Amino acid sequence: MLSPAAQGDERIDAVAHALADGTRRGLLRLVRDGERAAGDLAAAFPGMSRPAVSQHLRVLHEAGLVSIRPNGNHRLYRARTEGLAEVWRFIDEMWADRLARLKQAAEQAARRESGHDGE
Amino acid sequence: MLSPAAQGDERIDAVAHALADGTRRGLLRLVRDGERAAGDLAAAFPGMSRPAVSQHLRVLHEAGLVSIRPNGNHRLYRARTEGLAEVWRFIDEMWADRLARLKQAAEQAARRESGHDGE
DNA sequence: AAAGCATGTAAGAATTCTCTTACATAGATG
DNA sequence: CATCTATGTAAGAGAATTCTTACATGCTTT
Repeated sequence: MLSPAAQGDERIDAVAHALADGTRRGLLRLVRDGERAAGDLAAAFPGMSRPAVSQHLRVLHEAGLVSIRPNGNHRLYRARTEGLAEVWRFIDEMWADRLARLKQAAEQAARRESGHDGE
Repeated sequence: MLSPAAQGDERIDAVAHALADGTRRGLLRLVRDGERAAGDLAAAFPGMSRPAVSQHLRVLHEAGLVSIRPNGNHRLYRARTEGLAEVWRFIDEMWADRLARLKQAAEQAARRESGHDGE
């Protein structure tokens, strides 16, 4: 087995990190159904400065979770929810085949407990 | 609408943050199908010290993503994949009703573009 | 062109993360 | 009981995160 972490990951780091912040998740919700301008979004977070929101939007954009469309004076953000697929895939990987793997797991556990550990 | 971020979140911060690291995702994969001892897990990451892995396991445990069962000299870790449900729920929330909301989105966009922005 | 909006960027402070090495604790074993 | 083994914790260094306030840039409108 190679390094267990070096599989299909890479961008999932950025996506999961982007999701690990309430402000950014709130932003994603706000742009899920349609474009919204940056200032419009910033106004939805009264307890935070506008640049802070702008920086959160940058994190989301670098993670591929929002698109930007310049429009006149504004910049319209929209969710690109396909970017969430990589995290979803990981969760699915953790959930899928759970039953199918149980017998293998039982064997592994038995091997470990009797042959090596011996509770 | 209240603050867009203050919904059912809270613990999702910790879970998403736990997922935003390749080592921790690798650990989760290793304990998905059965218990494994801490040292066993640490050995799977040759480029990292054992305490570092131990600290990653603590992060996973605090996020509710692994359980710990002391067994003799060892501590056996196992994935608690239910903890992933909160992140999954967010992704689902971002994906669900996507079509149903498109007409509402179109109205919103039209209202914004003509009545306020006017490209 | 001048003035005004909408927005991003820079710089820096306070905090948090993630390692490393050294030490502490607790069960196992001779 | 003395010692090993498995493991967690402490302390601290270096990097990253996340704010804030100032400033830069670029449409837009008069």
